Amino acid sequence: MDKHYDAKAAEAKWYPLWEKCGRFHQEPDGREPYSMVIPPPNVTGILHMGHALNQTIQDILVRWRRMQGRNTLWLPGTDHAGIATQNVVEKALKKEGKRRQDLGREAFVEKVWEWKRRYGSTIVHQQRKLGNSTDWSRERFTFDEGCSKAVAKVFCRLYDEGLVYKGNYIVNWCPRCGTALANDEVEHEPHRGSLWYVRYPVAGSAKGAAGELNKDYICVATTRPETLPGDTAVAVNPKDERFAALVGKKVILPLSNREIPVVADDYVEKEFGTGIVKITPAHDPNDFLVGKRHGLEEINIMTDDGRMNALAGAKYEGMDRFECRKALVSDLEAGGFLDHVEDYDNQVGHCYRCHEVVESRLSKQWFVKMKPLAEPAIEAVKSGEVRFVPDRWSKIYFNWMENIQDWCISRQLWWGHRIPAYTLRANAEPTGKAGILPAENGERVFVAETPEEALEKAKKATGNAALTLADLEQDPDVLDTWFSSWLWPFSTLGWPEKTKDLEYYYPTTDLVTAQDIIFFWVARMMMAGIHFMGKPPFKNIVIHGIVRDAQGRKMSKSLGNSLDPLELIDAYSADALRFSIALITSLDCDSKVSKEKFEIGRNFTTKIWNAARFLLMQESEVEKLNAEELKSQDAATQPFNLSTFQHSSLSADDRHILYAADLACRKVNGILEAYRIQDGALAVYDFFWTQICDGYVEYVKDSPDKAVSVAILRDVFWKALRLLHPYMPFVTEEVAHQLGYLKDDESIMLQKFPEGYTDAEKAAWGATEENYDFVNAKREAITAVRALRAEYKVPPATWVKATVATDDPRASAEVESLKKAMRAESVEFVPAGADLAMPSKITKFGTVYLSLEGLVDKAAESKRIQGEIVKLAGFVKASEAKLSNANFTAHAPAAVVEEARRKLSANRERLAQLEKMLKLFS
RNA sequence: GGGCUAUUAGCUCAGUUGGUUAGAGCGCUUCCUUGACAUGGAAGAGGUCAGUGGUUCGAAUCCACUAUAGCCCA
Repeated sequence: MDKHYDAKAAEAKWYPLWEKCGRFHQEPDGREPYSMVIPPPNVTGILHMGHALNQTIQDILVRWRRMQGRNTLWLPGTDHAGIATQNVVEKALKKEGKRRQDLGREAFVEKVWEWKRRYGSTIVHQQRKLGNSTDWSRERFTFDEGCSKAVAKVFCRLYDEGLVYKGNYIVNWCPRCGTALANDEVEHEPHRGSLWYVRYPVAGSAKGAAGELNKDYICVATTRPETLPGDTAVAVNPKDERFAALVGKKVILPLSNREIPVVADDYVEKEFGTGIVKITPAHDPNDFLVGKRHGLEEINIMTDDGRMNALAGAKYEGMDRFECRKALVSDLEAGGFLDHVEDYDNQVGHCYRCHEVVESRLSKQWFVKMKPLAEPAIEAVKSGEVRFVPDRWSKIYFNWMENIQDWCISRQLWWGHRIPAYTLRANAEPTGKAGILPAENGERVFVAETPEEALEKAKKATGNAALTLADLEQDPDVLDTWFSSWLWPFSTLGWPEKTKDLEYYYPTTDLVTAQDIIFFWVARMMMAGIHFMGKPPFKNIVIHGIVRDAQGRKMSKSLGNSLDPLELIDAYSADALRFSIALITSLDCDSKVSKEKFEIGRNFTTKIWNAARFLLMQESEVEKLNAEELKSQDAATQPFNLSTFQHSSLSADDRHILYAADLACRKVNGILEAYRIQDGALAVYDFFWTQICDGYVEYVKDSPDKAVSVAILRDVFWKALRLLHPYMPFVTEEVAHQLGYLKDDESIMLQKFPEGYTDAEKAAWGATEENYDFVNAKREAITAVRALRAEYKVPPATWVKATVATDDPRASAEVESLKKAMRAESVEFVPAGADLAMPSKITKFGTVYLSLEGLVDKAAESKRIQGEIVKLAGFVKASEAKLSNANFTAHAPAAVVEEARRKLSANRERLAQLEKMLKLFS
């Protein structure tokens, strides 16, 4: 093996080979499936740390399940990302000085497809760098033919069921993107603004705004004076006695001189501003509802690009909304209507795509009625059929689902699934009976998966058989991208066709995603899955945190604090990235990362590599074969096989590592069952580094029976590699081949995930807990001697004489290994309780003494012992008090009391010993 | 305004249903280039588990309140 591990070479070698050999692909069979769909990244996206975290978790789970023998599917794909993708292409056009309108819809959409074909696979290639074992042969795109078919079918079915409707509603409108946005596509951010207090004269008052408050004029507070021309009322709280007399009267809208009523509505907070608010139904969602309750007029004063229209008044027409705000405020002031201005912090909505300030706007949109869909989705989680991991997310899910609002699904974009709704053109007047058609706002709408079907419906409904496709006009809007992603778990498996994949892999097993798309995506998939498939789309919803920078800030382009996973892979290797991410990932909270953290993973790959080199070196020493010759040996016939050697010859250290390996395997399986990715990483790390490298490898160097110890090392090493493989796929594959565990055409990916040894094996070897504890105690004794050496500044090269006071019959067999580890020319045993006037430490193994003629500083040693006595005396006193408490012995479980007693007596013994020693040094 | 979460060593975090002398990694101190590995080894320092009160024989762990921080919804 080379002296250094070449991660880049290993990654470049193995991934294409895995893919080529179809290691990621399985076909439905009789086994229990384990399936997962990837949260599809935007096709415009580039891989960021969020993806790296999300996909590392998934790959760990799927690789583990695959090795367990489950039939696994991890399905990859991308999302067509309506707004984002359209924006990207529009930007490119702009460079040529063109707008999409210059090309026309069809040509523009073709241009986007062209872009997709060219650049849309960027992220897909980047994902391969992570080592994802996604089944690329099943890769999907939310806008591909199959997914599009599913979308059309779903829209039509929901329409037929009365769950999709078109309505004139207030929506969030991004003036820059020129489209409606769903509620959750709006990000609210604090904004330092002002609260303008504006006087509205009471109708009929002579003095008006110059008169007396609440008699000649009223005062309203607003954060958005530019909407003033759209006011159609002012409102007060019905319980507010200050204004009781005003309700029903009229006030005059400043500047417009329009009379508007004063209405009473519970929505108004008495404490806010002056207690009177202006009502602008066409420009505020709450005002819209107030307007509906009171039958108010809706006056839309803005254009779809955020400018004022004619209804705002001739003076303001054409002005940008923020420009208009300034103009209006100054006009109000000039007219004596501005009472005063206060600083005011409020939340302002921004477009999640382009960050423009979102406008509430009245417009005609398509909606999905969510309540009927939400109910069974709530039930599925309540009943435990679907489980959130960690469970607390279910609360957040319920909270949202129980207060669910209708979903605005239409977008005024060109890139996306066009809404399969067709209206009859004006010149195609129906000849049949009026009133029988599905009519929305006087339009005759036909919803069908294809234009041909829509035409049939139109003919039937109108009784006009002469209608042609030219008489129908398809709705110009497209559907929200989430309207295709919510079908992802089954549209990707072939739905609406009844495919084998769908039958076998649906419902998927786990869904792994970040908390920020629980509402956008997870909740909606639940609803779609139950509604269209009759079963929730997954069994476990695993929610992880988001990746933050070292200061805990969200990573963002604008802050420039992002870490690029590809750069990290380049600097530290994919395995390092994955392992480090796993190690810092807690499902319970967000992960703070910084570059240095990835050194942990890199150092670990180095350690694995070097340990492998050590193993090979030892083997060739034992076998007198070189590495190539060793590698070529058949695994079954080579001498390093656990089944071929004499179990009776095993030393305590041999049995210790076998027990530790068994423990690690059991632990890791249990941990992964509970999705405790981080604990699993820690457990494997500890097993490999502490148990194998620090513990057993050191023993093997001087093992009295090297052939046996090396064979054991080979066996536990192989277990460790397989345990590690889900976390570090590349280095484990490379080392497994280097060490000859696998033939060239085999992969560690498909080897059995270790489950530990059988009870019979462990019994035959004497790999018991008792022995495990014994060796741990022995290591404690070694540490004690090393600590004494350090305290007395014994040069590392100096050989010492050690004595251990113990009656343990097992101890004498350890003399040789103790001598090596302690760097002692002799290790003698004396009966427990012997008092020697030498520096000592009490360990579970016995009291160890170091003979250091001429080196001992009596005063210092006495001081050290006194320190230990004080510490120990405290514990003894505390446990005596505990045990003399009848309540404790009566209430606590017997085992706990027993343990306390055992500890007390051990500590008393130690204390007595320390006191004897103290005398020897004073 | 409603809801959720967090607060444990200088830093990042573990600590499973209450019962250990509260752990790990990084960082820090001292020592060590001995044949796997200095991307390493050995030894060590460092915590009244945010605060207050309660439940309990026993609380980092359960409950209440307070403080601080963060997120979500309106």
